[in-house]
Amino acid sequence: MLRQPMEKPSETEEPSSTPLPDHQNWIAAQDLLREKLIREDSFTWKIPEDRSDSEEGLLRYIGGVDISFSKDDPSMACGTLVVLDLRTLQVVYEDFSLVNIRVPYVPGFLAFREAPILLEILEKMKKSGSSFYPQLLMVDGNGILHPRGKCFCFGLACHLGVEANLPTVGIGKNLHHVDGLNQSRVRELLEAGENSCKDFINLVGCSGHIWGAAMRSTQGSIKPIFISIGHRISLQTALRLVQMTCKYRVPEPIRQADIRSRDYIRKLKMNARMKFLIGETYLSWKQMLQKYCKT
DNA sequence: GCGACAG
DNA sequence: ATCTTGTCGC
Repeated sequence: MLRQPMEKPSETEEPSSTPLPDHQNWIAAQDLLREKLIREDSFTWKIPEDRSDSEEGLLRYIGGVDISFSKDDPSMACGTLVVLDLRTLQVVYEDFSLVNIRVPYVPGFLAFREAPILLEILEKMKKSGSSFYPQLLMVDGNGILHPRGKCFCFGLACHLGVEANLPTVGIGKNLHHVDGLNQSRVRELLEAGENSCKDFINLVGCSGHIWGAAMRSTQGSIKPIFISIGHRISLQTALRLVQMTCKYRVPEPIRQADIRSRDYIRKLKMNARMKFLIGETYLSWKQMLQKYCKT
């Protein structure tokens, strides 16, 4: 049905010794999962009116997920899950998983690269019976703001939401161009809106569909973030929760996952360098022994 | 036809 | 996604 961009009809050389990702299967998988997507509020908790509210049945634990990569070895990835207490916006749980990711990044198919590892971390936490298990998940990547088809589509946040059966919100730090929406169009919308810093602009495409919203979270920042619904949540609720968790440009759950994930890789690298240095020293000592003690 | 394309 | 110093401002 859809012509695949990677497909080259006149492929004469290089008989694909490295099998390319099967987009046809990925598309089928997305379409299948998409049937289970719920685009309205579907949860038992309520949003607290103020931070000191301590009634039962309120939203309290918000998760954030992200993956960072090592530049030295781009297949080495650190999947990260953090959980924040909505009352304090402090991290109450964190977990990391170091894995080798072989699936390439293909625009539009981010979930097939990143979702498996994130689902695994979530599953591990769920099985552990932790009382901090998130009631909602913020995802570093888009939800229905996703470039396939004429109507809503199916980004990482949707994918994770359906597979983990959790309400999810997608947070993009860059715009994924879709339905005529691009940087300059968004600038127009933002400037036309005459907004204060924590207001949102609906991302209305050429077709008239609302794909999500753009927000300039900080007074000083020109660069907006892009919010779209993932699963079991309405855009209105999603935006409210983003407002409640934004200390800086990016909502705290995403920001903390981002920071801590990068930190994990950084420490790992430092560790490796230390070992390398010790190894070097050891070798040179060995050399010295050979050199000076042979006599 | 060419360019654009979340992380 | 990753690399990277200082710099400007509250």
